[in-house]
Amino acid sequence: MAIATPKTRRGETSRAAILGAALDLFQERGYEATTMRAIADRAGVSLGSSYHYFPSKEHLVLEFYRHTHELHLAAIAPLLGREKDLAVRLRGTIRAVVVTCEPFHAVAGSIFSTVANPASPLNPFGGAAKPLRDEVVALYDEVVRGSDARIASDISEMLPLTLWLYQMAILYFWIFDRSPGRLRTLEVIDETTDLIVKLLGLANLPVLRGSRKRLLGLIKSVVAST
Amino acid sequence: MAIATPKTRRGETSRAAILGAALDLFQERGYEATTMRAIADRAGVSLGSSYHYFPSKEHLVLEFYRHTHELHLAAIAPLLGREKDLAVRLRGTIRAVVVTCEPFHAVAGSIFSTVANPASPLNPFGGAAKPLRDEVVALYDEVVRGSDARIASDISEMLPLTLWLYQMAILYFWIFDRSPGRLRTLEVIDETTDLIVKLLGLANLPVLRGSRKRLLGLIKSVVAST
DNA sequence: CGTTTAATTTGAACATGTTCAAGTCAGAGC
DNA sequence: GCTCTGACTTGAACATGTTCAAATTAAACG
Repeated sequence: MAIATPKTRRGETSRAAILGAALDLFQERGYEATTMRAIADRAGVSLGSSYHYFPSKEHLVLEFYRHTHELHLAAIAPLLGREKDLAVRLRGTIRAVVVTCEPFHAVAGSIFSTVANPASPLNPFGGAAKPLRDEVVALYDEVVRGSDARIASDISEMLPLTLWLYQMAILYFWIFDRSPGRLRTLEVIDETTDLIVKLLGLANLPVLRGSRKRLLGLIKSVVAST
Repeated sequence: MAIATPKTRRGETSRAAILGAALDLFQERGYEATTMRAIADRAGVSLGSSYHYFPSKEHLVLEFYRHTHELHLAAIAPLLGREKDLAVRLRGTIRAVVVTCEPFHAVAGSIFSTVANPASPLNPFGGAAKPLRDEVVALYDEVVRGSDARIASDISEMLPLTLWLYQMAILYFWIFDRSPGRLRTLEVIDETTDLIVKLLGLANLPVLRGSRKRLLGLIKSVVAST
């Protein structure tokens, strides 16, 4: 149960070996097909040792997430540094998500469901995964802020979190996508990012003022409860 | 693995006992805390017998769903028979969902995650759960069709399925809702149903024509892949 | 009623996530 | 270098979902 941080060099080695073995095996065989015994075996430690550093198999997935998040950040850094158009930034960012996750496509389904479980410590709506979620939301904040789009403050306040939700939805679609090269997901991304930016532009129309205000208030109140 | 239909009177008794025990225990203790051994015990059969009628523990949940769906249908029948206003019909229907599910609130989390798993036979996007999903979509079709709202055919074509998705989202919010009497969920329902109906009215605005067409095309293409 | 066939039931056996008490080891303090 | 403390490791044990071959029972048939 206790989340032990390694205090000695030997401990660090063990923890790293366990994590490395887990990441490899999740990728090779998927989450469910990877047994804790297999992880311990490959890491060269005993079964019990894994539980000294990771309270559960699910917690190993959290590290898996962090890993892909790092890859994602590295993949889009050049784009975010150079491009100013919001649609292009957003499209590139979301495309990079699915491209980065592509090697884990077969695994993603079981992982997603683990994460969707509100009882799981990995649930992104407040749990052990919150720090990582905040990082992703911060990324979308940068996607928006770094663009030359002028967005009203009431919208831009809620936009990063909404885009994070949007990313989750795309990932869920991607999980089901069996098309070659996952082309359908890429099409949906192109279409939706474009649509989102268009709608952001339309949000200033007087007729939509009322609905916009209510929608934002709704999102804010929903988020407040997490 | 084989889904056996009872062929004898004794078989029917056993199947009913197992299902009844499972529904009771899921409600009493939740999904995960209910063991197959406990179900078999309460049903008065052996462990192996349960697997003769239900291929897995998850399949028992499917019956649980069907059960709540029947309750829901019964609860809203009077409203749908009398009321013509779309906003009222929709609000009443969704309210009835959460009210019907209220006794299972503590259980709902673990069940939801089981269902969200794309690898699960219970996943509503095409699997053993598809017939039930179709029934729910048909219900929303009736909610819309039975109202006096005039909705363009391109929208009404996709609306029932979209409302089903909306119901899923509300349920996910409800799962997290810790407010007394689940009042927050009811507030969100009131606000969202109202907003949905308003937006349906705005969809005819010329400025929104383009986005509307694209959005509907998108939904249709996404749904086509299930 | 006796026989035969198929449905039903059984419980042992297996795989796997998790726990835990006991053992082993590294390093700090002297 | 010795000792002691706490970090680390271990593997047996447990709980539980699932499988399966064998046993038992119901029903159909003559």
